[in-house]
Amino acid sequence: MELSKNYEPQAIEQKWYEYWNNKGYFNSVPDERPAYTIVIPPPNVTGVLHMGHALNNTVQDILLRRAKMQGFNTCWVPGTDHASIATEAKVVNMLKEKGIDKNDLSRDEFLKYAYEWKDKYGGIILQQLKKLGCSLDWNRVNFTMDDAYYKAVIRVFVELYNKGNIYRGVKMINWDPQALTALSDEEVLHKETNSKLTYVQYKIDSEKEEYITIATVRPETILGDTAICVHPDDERYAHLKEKFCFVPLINRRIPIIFDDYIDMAFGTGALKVTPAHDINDYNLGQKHQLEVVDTLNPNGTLSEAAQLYIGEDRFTVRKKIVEDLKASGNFVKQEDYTNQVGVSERTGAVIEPRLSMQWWCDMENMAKPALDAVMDGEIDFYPSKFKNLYRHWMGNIKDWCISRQLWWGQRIPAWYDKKGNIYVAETEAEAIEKYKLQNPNSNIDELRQEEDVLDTWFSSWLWPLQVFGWNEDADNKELDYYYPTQTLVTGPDIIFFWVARMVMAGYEFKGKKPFEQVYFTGIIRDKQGRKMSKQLGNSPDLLQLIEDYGADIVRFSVMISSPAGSDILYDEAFLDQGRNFSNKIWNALKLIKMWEGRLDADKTDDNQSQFAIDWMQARINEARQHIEGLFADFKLSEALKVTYSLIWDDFCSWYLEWVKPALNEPMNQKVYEQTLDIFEDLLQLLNPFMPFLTEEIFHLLREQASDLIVRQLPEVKANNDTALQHGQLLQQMITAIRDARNKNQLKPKDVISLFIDSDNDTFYKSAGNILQRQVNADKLEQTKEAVAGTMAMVVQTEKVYIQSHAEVNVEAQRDKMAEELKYLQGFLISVDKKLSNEKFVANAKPEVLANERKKQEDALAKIKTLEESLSLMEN
RNA sequence: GGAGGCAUAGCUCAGCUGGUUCAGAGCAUCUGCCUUACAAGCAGAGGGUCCGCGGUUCGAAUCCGUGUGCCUCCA
Repeated sequence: MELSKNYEPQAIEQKWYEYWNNKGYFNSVPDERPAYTIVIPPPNVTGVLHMGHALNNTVQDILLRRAKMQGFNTCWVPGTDHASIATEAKVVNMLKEKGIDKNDLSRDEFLKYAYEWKDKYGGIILQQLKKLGCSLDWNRVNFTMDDAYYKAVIRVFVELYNKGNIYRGVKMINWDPQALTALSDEEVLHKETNSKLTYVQYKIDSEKEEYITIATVRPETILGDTAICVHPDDERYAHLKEKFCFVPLINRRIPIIFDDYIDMAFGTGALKVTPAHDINDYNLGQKHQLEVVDTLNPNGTLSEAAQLYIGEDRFTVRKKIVEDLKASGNFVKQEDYTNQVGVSERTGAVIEPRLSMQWWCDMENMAKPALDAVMDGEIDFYPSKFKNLYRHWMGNIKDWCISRQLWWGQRIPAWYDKKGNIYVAETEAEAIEKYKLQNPNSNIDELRQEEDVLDTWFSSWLWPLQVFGWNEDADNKELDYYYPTQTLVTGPDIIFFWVARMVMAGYEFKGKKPFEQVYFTGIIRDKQGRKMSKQLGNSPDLLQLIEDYGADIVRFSVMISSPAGSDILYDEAFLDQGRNFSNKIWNALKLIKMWEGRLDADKTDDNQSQFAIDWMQARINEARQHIEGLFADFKLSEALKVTYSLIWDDFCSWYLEWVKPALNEPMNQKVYEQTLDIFEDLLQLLNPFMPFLTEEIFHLLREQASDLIVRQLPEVKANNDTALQHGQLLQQMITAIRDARNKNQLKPKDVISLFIDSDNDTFYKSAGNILQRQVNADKLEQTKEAVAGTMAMVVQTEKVYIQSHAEVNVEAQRDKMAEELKYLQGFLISVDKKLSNEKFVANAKPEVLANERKKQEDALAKIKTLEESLSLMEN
């Protein structure tokens, strides 16, 4: 078989994904094995794969594939959420292009279009996840607007309403004038903005020509002012008690009120109060029973109540009114000012605080168990620093605004009679029944249903429950088996939107947590540290990257750079590292394949390959232990690094060189077989990270009875310390001798001779041959004395003399040894100091103490060796 | 204004419950190599007052306080 020069991912990835999927490796049905379940954080149905998804889903896939190798029955549930605002916006745009105005459509007509759009374009992202290699169970795709799911959401609404947790009321909400809907606090982003602070004077209602000056960044709201507020202790305004003033331009007479809410130092110390358009003003208004004048229409233009500029946009009016205030003599001055402006997460429109009738969910009762679960470690957060954030939010939880003025979503199951009484029920028929019960004399058979739909998160908080059919049967077999799920993997940016609410829903509706632990990935930023976003266009095209480099390398590049919970600066250089790595493995395969043709079962092991095999196996075992611990702490990036180094450094750089037969020599059959075993073990460790490449090579190595994806990991054994130590000694000697060769300008072809003064006979019997080959030495002799005219050095406690044609600089050698000796003596003193310190000996843990004693011994031995060598050189 | 986080090699970051086999990785830099897989490679090397200052301790990159500088979230 001819192998290509470099690894070529394109040809093989598609093949393996289909193969695995067809074999049913991704599918799960409950059985006697323990379950390992992950529910995907449902991507937005309008979404396309971006960097954040790549990281997030790679992590999930790694966890799942590893769990599969550990004997778990793994189940990863795919799906999407309906993303009411984003999807509705897409559909409205699509209709606009067709020349259709949403307002001309009935609700049902619109929804028909919306479902058509969803069927045609929605969920592309799920196909893209296949390209990434995600081992999702495609028999279990869910969508938050599926019939069954829809019913579950409605049921939850009704139940919470009946418990008194859901109510309808007028409050200040975040209004998106573009999407024409309310948003929850979590859907508003705060952006630093350069604004103008405008100073305006209001005429006092008195005989004298007096004014009071306020400062505002929103002069257009002046028309909605219903009071001026100052601090009770502010002497500047004490004389204005009980007084009134006039709103400029419209001359509304408004009171001057006093409240210690005011910051005397800000602006002029006088605040204009606009209860309809600011949350703090609203609260003030409530307290002082102020009139509320709503001067804005839903689309952000001024309403009739404003009296002026009716129908004009708020931002146009902001400029216009300043000119008019100048004309009227109320304008004082304007200065630059930086403030935080809220914008809609979805549409980017500037949010308008607005008084509005909405549906609310009281979270307080649900928050308590959810907070405790995380604080008590019932649910673990990785990294745990996010517990603080969670506690802070849960401890100050506010009522959740769950209604949205949209059509795409679960329509709120509330019906109104003519008088406006509310009947909440799962169906209209039930609502009518309720109505009749309360109004026995009325024979109305029609009620008006609430127009609003529910917040998308009000459906996704049921995700871990409903994907297993909770609503149909809360005690069904699937739910029993898969719930609580194992690990939720998500970004910290939706800790409130989603994670916290899922925890609440889990306890509220099932009485059980939804997952054992939450792993928060970092947020991916570009090289300059900016968040990747569509607006900035700084997110690389994932599908193109996969096309160019292959999924394994994309996975590698995002994982190698992403410690748990820390933000990562993504640099395409990581792709090069990944590509180089896959080539390295590919070339190791090529090397081994070259041996396949010249196997010899009778060949004696004069290469001393057994030494290499024992060492490599010990290293793999050691690395397995290490990796196991790292996975337990969700340090996946570290685990990948350990695997990377095990393969590149230990296997390719050391092991393969050690067992490599001489040019054109046959390869010992047994050594060859064991090398394949070792290679397979390494491929298995790497498989969760780079599934395609490893599966491909696994099958190229030799005929396999099964597939790597389902191969089970062995139990980790006790470490073979002797093999590890001997291997390390051999490496150190090789490196030291090569360094000496380099420093003395010996060419690789220049042959040297080695003389070694050591008590370690067994080591040289088992590895001396390897040592010779690795440093190009024609002979290795034991000696008990210094060899004249050689380069001398000490490795651990081995005295090494290198004989070559190079001229020997005794001076330099002596200096180097003396320097080393000096360092070791200093080192020994510090160790001795510790050991002679009573407090240390009394307080330190036994292992620490033992370690110090060992350090002392080693240092002493090495010092002795160095001193001997030095004194020999004197002679 | 409130809360949280971060500061370690030129760059991007690891360093868990304090203990010189622990100051490390990748990239970048330097030197030498077309050596029987791999120049996208091989063999080596150099490089850090672990942000400043105090404290706790036998011992601090690690714990505490404080200052400075960045970042995120919330109002």
